[in-house]
Amino acid sequence: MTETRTSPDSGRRPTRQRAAVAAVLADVEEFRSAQELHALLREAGEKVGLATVYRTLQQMAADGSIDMLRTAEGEAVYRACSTGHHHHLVCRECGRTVEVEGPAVERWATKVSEEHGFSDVQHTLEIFGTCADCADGGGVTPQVSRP
Amino acid sequence: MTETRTSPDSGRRPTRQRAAVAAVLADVEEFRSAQELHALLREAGEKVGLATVYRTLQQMAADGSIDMLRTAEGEAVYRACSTGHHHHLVCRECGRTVEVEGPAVERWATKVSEEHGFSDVQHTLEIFGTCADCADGGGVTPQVSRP
DNA sequence: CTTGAACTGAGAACGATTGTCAAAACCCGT
DNA sequence: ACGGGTTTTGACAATCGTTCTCAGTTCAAG
Repeated sequence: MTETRTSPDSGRRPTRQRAAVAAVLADVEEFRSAQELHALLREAGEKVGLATVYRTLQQMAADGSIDMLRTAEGEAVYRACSTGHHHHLVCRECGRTVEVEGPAVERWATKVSEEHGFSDVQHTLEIFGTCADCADGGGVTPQVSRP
Repeated sequence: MTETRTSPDSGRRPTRQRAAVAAVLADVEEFRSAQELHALLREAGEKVGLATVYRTLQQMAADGSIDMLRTAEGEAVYRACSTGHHHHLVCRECGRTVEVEGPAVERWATKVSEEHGFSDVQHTLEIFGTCADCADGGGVTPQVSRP
């Protein structure tokens, strides 16, 4: 990561590749890894380099235009989300994701941090579970490919 | 050095290497990566293979005898913690770590999960910030090496 | 059209983690 | 204490996600 942040959209140039990445993200509901997204782009006929996918996703995540989180295995996965601060409730079977908000949690985190003299705090909070469909039918409509 | 008999034989065999890993973990206050711990073992004169360190840490984390979390870069870091469910308030400058509990958060997570039909849920929650010392002195006594 | 900076892509490089497998350590019954 | 069966270890290779390199391409302004 270098530093060339002079103005909000300084030096960001709209390109075919970026549009393509944004497009797949708009089509997919669940969190996907850079490699999965790259494969999807390929399937869609869009030719984008893997490095470019990585770069673009990171930029978008940094800009806050998409959300990024890490799987239990440490892999980075991305998803187009609504704006604003929120957390995720993710089904570990099918990947279905629900955005949730918890003002109380935010307040709690801030309070705890202050009590211990911490400043400039941020937090990560994700909830993983099994959604109704997966718990019920034992796995209907697998939406995410996990080998 | 003779009172380290907390775990009730979890099907694991007590070996010199495991004791060594447990020992370093007991000495270190902050979260450390497997490689850092391996280096510390080396310095201490304990000869333990890197693969063994990885295996042991994973087993201990699975047993719940130590805590593991992932840095922003996705690297796994470990720390000897008090037992029971809790979260962490970590200084991103010096690595100082405070264990915190939030019954309200647990309840909230459970409630939200149920509302959306999710079962068998678990959650990850970590808070990162700058501790008083680091915010004040601008960085006193760096306890963790991060290039 | 010219020109320079931003962007891209193929592949190499990298770093954390895991797999391999023969040798060593350990436990238990004898 | 001894032997055998099992687990654990460790040096090293292999894997895998991610980043770097750098020459070629594209863009936007002059």
